[in-house]
Amino acid sequence: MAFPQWMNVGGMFPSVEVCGIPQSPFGMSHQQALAQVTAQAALNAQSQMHMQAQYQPSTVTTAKDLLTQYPSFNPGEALQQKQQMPPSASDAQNSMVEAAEFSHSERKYQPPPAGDKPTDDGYNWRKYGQKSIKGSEYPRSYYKCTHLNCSVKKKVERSSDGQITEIIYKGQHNHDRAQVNNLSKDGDDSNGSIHPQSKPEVVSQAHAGNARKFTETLTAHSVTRKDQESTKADHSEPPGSSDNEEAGNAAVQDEERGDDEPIPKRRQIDVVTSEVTLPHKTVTEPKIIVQTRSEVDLLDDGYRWRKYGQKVVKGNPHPR
DNA sequence: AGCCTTTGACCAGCG
DNA sequence: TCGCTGGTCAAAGGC
Repeated sequence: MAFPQWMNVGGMFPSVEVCGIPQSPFGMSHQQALAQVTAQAALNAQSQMHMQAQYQPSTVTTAKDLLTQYPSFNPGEALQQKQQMPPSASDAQNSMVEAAEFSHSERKYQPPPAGDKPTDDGYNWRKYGQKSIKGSEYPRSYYKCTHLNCSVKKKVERSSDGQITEIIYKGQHNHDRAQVNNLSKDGDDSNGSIHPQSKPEVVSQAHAGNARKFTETLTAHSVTRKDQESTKADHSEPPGSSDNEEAGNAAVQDEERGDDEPIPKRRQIDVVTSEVTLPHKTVTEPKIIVQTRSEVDLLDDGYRWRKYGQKVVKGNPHPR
């Protein structure tokens, strides 16, 4: 399974320029370019920690490359993945977040328990709510950036086994991540490799033509440990490419534009998760197994579960 | 004391 | 108009 080049945020997929307004070799639209840059900003903390190798813009990074470059990335944290489709040049304006979902069945890591801090992306987040999602075993968690005057929010969705499947950022941080990170209790995660729970975040952006609201969709990747170890660092992100202010501003502008024509909440989600066929541009095929969700998988999975509530689910006689 | 999580309630959008 | 669903609020409790 290949990772589309648009997912190359933070240099995980070196086929796209991440410093400055990216120029896509595949005819990426400006919005998509913005998505990458802004998403890359979110990844910056992590990427700064692990960026050691050289950046090779001509190759497409696969999932295993991702793990190779970011040893702190815990594949167990990301058994499922939603990907954003690199929209074709002709359909650039209607770019949508790809939701090609896959998971890994060959779990060699024992995924850490679903924590309250699903991602250590360098910012401090305060959970302000969670909601049971139809069809999802885990509730969706809502986080706000705790930084003063920063209204960035993110939604964290988990798969049936508790792995983070998608993180959707909303808004743009108006502060330096490093400052927050230093003060953060998670500041130790700057040594990301030490903490298996710290996860690199592959960020994409939901930028639907109809839905102008700006979001960043962060997806976790599912890759086997074996793959991680077998493929050593072919690519890496160019250091210093993060926190591109210009890109950030552009993203803000884009978001502001979205405020003018907000899309319905539910529609926005639909856009974010809409599936698009992915072109495969892999150099090497990561060992990723598509896994369908089944109720069996949701249950006896070896994890500890605590009921936090129940809710009537449409079409299901039993409450969730 | 301050921050965070939990969780039920409330609100808005959509069909 | 109503029910469903997602998103947010806010009180309560914990750390």
